Amino acid sequence: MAEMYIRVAEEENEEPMEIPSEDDGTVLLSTVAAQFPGACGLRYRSPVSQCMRGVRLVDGILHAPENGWGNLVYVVNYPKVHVHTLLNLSIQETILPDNKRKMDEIDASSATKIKRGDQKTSDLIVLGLPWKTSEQDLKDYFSTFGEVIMVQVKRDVKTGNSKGFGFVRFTEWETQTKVMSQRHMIDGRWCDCKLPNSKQGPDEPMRSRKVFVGRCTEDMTADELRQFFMQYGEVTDVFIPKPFRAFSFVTFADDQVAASLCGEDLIIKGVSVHISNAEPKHNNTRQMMERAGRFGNGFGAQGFGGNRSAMGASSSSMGNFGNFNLNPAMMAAAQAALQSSWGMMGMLAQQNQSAASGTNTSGTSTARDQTQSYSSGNSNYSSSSAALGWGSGSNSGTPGSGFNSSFGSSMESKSSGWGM
DNA sequence: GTTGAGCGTT
Repeated sequence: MAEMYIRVAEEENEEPMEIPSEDDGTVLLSTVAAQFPGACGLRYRSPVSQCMRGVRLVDGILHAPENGWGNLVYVVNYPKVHVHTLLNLSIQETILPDNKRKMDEIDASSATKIKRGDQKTSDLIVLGLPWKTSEQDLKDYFSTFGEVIMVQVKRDVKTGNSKGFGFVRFTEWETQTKVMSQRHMIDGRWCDCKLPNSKQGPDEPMRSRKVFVGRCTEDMTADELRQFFMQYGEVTDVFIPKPFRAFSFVTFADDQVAASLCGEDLIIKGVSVHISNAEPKHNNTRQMMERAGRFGNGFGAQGFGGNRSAMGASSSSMGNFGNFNLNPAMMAAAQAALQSSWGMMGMLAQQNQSAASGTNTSGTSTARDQTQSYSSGNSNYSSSSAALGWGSGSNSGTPGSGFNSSFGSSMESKSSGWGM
């Protein structure tokens, strides 16, 4: 079939955009989403019934109505739950004062907030760059999406060699959204653009946007998974471990979408996969603090890492230890143990049943399939919770001040709550 | 064969 386009618009009466079809006459949902980020399907008004009709969607593939696509304008569907809550929040804040005049300002102020308050752009990390890619290359590439105000390629200070990642920043929030919603072929490699770890906003800890997809088969590509899961909501990331391990991770823009899929058995390419919630990746102190905090025993019942102001703040926060039944030495021990994966769990187990349960995690490190070698310094820690004397309160004295500063900084170093 | 890479000398 020759090159064909179908007409797609955000709303029924808006100017349509032409979207290319595949050779077999179908249209990929991912193609639609490339122009309308977050799209999960299409609908159209039937010339016969005058009702809106849904376009058949199977595994991320949109199938033409009975008589072909024709010249109809197809309207984009978006998932019901979507993340526009930020906007609502800011409007509520504005409304708060019981003053009539404020109401008049809402239109103006919220309008400008949309532009630069809530929708402020941030740097995006660009992962997977070819070693040869220069900042000019990056700028040339990303300028096709919108105005670029910053590009960086991170290099080894000594050698000047690219580290294989960089940063980009756009003027427009819309551009950023679009760029994050797809993969990028840059100088011959697929690259991902994401919010950097340092920018992942504080979030409700228990709310994961990522699901674990079990029973995957080797022939399921990241693109196919993305296309498939797109029907439930905007997909921001797909991760398939290499070498093949029969599972993968899919991240949605909206945690509610992720939650709604957990426990489901879905059919992808005729294979039943099982969706469950993704466990936190373990190698980050803060994440483990949060996990430990969820164990309701004296340690963090009050939400150990959940609320930053409570602990991190000032040296006067020492007073809190009384409430938590903790002393600085114990905290220091905790922090040390936390450097190993699940170390905290070991300690908690000991505290409760005085059983030694040290765990060992070996860091995995895989080089990229690029000719240069990629240095990723992953070390193995062995948990030594048994040696810490947790619970007996007999750790060699760690001065409160020293403890405080180190703890405070580690708490602030990562802002993502459930940073997966 | 059901729990994952890589994150910024400002």
